[in-house]
Amino acid sequence: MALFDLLGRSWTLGIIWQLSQGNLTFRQLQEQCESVSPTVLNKRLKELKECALVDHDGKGYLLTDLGQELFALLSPFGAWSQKWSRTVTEKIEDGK
Amino acid sequence: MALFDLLGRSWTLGIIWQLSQGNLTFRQLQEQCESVSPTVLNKRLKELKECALVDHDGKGYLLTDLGQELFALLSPFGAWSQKWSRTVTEKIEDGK
DNA sequence: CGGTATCCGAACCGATACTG
DNA sequence: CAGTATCGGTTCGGATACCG
Repeated sequence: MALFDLLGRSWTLGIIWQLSQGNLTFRQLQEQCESVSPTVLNKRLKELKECALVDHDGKGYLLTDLGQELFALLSPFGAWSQKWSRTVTEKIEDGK
Repeated sequence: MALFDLLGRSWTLGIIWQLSQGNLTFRQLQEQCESVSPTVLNKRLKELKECALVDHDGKGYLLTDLGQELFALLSPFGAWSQKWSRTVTEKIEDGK
């Protein structure tokens, strides 16, 4: 499984973000992610478990140590991608 | 366009990596990327141009400043993902 | 060389309904 | 509450052929 392949799929980053804020149950995750269908949420969670980024205890889902490391690596992208999207928007407004 | 959606698509990271090593023409990129079909390569390059990550001058393709910044942000993932894939492999060998 | 046009099979998203 | 089963509709990847 390629890392960025998984990260690019729908809801993956949202799930990681939500879990970085605290552990959540299946339904809670579903609500936080704009009512994503259970089909997709379950698929994503399975993939994340296979990749050892998310784990599942009796009470709900949580990030593994690896998942938290990944989240830390990901955070620099927050600021950069804002700047980036501004640039792209300007580029489009300039008529490309 | 979501950043990680694009990054997760096939060949995108390969293209960025190749271009970070030096500018290349369409055919050169195609060869470097295991003979990816021109259809896909062209689609990816269009997307990368729209996102202002790659540019095209008379001679070939090159990373924009933004593209180089992205590449710099991406590089920490190299080492981490090796460690990560070892962990996942061990996990599978342990019978999950 | 640098792409575009067409087409097909596979994968993916998501709604809905259902089970334990 | 937690998750599985099924089934469309859409998108994606890629092979091939072709044009300037």
